[in-house]
Amino acid sequence: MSDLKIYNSYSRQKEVFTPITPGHVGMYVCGPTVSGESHLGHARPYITFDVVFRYLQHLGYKVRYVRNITDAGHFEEEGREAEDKISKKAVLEKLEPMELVQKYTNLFHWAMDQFNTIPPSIEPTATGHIVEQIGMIQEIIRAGYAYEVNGSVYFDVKKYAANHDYGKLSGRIIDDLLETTRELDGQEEKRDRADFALWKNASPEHIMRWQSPWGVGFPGWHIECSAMATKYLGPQFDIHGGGMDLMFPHHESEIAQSTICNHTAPVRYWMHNNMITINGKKMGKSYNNTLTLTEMFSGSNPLLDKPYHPMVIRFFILQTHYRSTLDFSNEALKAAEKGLKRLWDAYEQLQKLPVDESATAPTQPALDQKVQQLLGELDDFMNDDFNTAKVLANFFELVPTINSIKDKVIESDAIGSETLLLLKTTMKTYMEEILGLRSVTEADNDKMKGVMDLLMEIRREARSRKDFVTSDKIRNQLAELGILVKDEKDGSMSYSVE
RNA sequence: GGUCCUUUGGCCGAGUGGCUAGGCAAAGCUCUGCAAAAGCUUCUACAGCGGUUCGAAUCCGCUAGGGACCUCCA
Repeated sequence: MSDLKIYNSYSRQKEVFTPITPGHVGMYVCGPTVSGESHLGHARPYITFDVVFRYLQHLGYKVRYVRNITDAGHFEEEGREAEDKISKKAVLEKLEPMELVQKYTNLFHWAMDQFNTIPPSIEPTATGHIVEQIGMIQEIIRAGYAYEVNGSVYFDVKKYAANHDYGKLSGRIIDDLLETTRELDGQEEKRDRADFALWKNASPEHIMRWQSPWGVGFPGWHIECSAMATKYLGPQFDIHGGGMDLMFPHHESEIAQSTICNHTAPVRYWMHNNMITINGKKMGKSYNNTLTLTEMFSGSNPLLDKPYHPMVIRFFILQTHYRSTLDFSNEALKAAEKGLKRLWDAYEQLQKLPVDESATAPTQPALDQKVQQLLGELDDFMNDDFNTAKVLANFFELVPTINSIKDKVIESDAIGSETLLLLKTTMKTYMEEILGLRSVTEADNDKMKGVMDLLMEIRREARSRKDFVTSDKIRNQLAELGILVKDEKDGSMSYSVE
């Protein structure tokens, strides 16, 4: 089997993945800022890295997956009047800051559950790690790479850049940063405009504030990830993930802080997912073009033709490689919806197919071989920087074969029983365990099932009498309720609930 | 303005030197009481111009669109 290769944003090439500790992987992913509701764009990294998490485990690694909750406010816009994002919103909504944070954290968790993402191993909050952040800042000051001014602490980028590769991750040239012509207000505290805050003195209107060696204040944005990653994954860990838009300044700053504090480069493999766009433009709060996840699920936004099931969104995201931009459109979502239904229906039918216990030889060796080839390629696709799009393409190629066997268009022993078994198990592993897909339709309860079975039986009898008025009435009225009745080739009936 | 990325058939999207990815839509056929579903078939594209090469969607250059980051941002 091929080796797992990961595109490392830091080196800008695919590299064979080798964990620091054999058999174990430490992965950190930048989590949500819970000052507002998550939107479609936020869904991408969490679904992307959920699949990474799942696949690494599939490969046999024991993975510690850390994803933070940013619940401490930082600057709305650095340099301008300090506005703590969370405290500002709290005033508007007449809520306690932590009440607001709790509300959006709960909502986030609910949405992640809808997407069938596996919860991270550790989900640390920024507010719960103020002590660690202060400790890290102190260490950086001791090392001589940070300075205090009026109760705030800044990282000395120029000094760091003199003997470190600042800007490598984001492709930034330090001199350009230092010579930025753009005027920013309130930068006078910094020695240099490229410097960034590690700790910020809290003005009176800041509700979220903590005691520190430099007075009452709150941590800078970047330090929380460095502190929590170090605490739970060690000074150096394997994978750090997040959106591309975080490369600068967030991840670049993380590297600088951690490198000074821990005397080693913090991350082996940097992974960045691309953006979700809408009409070709990045979806983001500042663009005012976001679709929140609750809107996506309910369809309650003028941009949406209809509601979209969380699994449809998950599938939609996985149909594109994570490093490509993905453009939102109703057309694309509807196409994904239909595609997923076809794929999932075939998958469910496949699981119902009986497997001949005695190993049978394929009557169509070419088809048998084709199936084996399509299955054999899956791991290679995943190993090639998690190419879920290709994995799904192969499964779609298997759909006609599955349906043909089911409909007895081709004989059941066209492919050998061993191949059929392999198809069943591999598809189950991939669809459910690695890609994390699950049924879109509601699981019906026993009573509902009993009623449906009765209706199906009545309809079957009506049809056998050629009483099509009755059989059509049942089918049509169920259709109005969103239950689709299908007559199968063998005379049986099936139904699916939307 | 600086840095970087991108441009694939009606739409969405894989793909990095030779071998029609895949999905959705559309058309025809088969099956069917009628549907639906399913199956089969058809639709062979890579922004433009030049270059490298036996051969380019894939490498290089130029031109033209689009975008991201440079400030909070997934």
